[in-house]
Amino acid sequence: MTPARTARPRGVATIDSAIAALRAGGLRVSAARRLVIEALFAAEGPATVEELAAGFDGRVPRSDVASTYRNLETLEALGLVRHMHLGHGPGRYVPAAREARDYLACERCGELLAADADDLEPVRALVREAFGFEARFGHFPIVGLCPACAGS
Amino acid sequence: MTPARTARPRGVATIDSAIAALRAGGLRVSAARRLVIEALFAAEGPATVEELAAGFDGRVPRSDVASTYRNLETLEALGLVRHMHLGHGPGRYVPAAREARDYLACERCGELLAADADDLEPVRALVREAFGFEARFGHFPIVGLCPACAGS
DNA sequence: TTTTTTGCAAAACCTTTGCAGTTGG
DNA sequence: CCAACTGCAAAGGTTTTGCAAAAAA
Repeated sequence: MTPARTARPRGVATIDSAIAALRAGGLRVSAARRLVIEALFAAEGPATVEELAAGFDGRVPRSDVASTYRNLETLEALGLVRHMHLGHGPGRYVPAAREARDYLACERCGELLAADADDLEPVRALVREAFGFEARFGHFPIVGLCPACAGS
Repeated sequence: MTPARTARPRGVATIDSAIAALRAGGLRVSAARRLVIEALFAAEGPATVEELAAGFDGRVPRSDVASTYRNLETLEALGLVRHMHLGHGPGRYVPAAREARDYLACERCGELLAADADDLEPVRALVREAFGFEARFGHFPIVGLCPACAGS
């Protein structure tokens, strides 16, 4: 019963495994938590709470903002979710396993450029050598101008 | 009438020159603006509006938060001030000419490491080559772990 | 049944806005 | 005098918190 090989072998990045992790942590699998997890996986990229809530529409029951924040926090503590701050505005959440990438956020047009952690390692190495500082781009990304905006 | 040579030749980074710039811009030199400018120059590093307001204490008149935000915005439009977001919490303001440096902010202990723009150029160059992205660390700094926190 | 989790409402926090009154030039 | 600026109060946007009711195990 080994898992089938998938096109994108991204580890435990499935809804079912997230639910299993909840149970393994002694936490309850409530309707609101399913909703949050499903919305997170349905989203195309880092999603705000408002965007996640939009995915709850028409479903019964629907989850409250406060509960959504609480659940995202719970899921984050389990390592299933992470959040980031891409400039101003609300925080954005992603399934941790599916989105092991860091971001470069354009402060002019809002464009998001995803980068594999490996591709950013040289940058971290340079900062480490120059300042003894261990840069982390997971929570606060690199901000600047995307190729298009930098050109003009 | 060339300006006297000073110990730290940081350009026009003085209270008087900021006031002159206001007048040159056709703007008024109000008591509230003096207060904000003086508090900004008196602060040791990037200061929040709350910290600036603390510097108003005991002085008459004292300036309102709303006016302080408005004045910081005005001063920023003139290029006299800039602000940044060092992690969560309120924005932080500095006199632009005195603080032409960028920051590396520790997300564990809050330590702020200042870096001359020149020292960060190799980092920007690397990001530019790898992603075609023009990184700017003035508004959203590099976040991670300071040397002390990275060690433990 | 028991403990966790929810929904709602209210508050907290940072920042912006509207407006009538004040002030700088 | 008059436009620019101020203080106050209220609102806006995001996130947190308190609490009684509901639901998972």
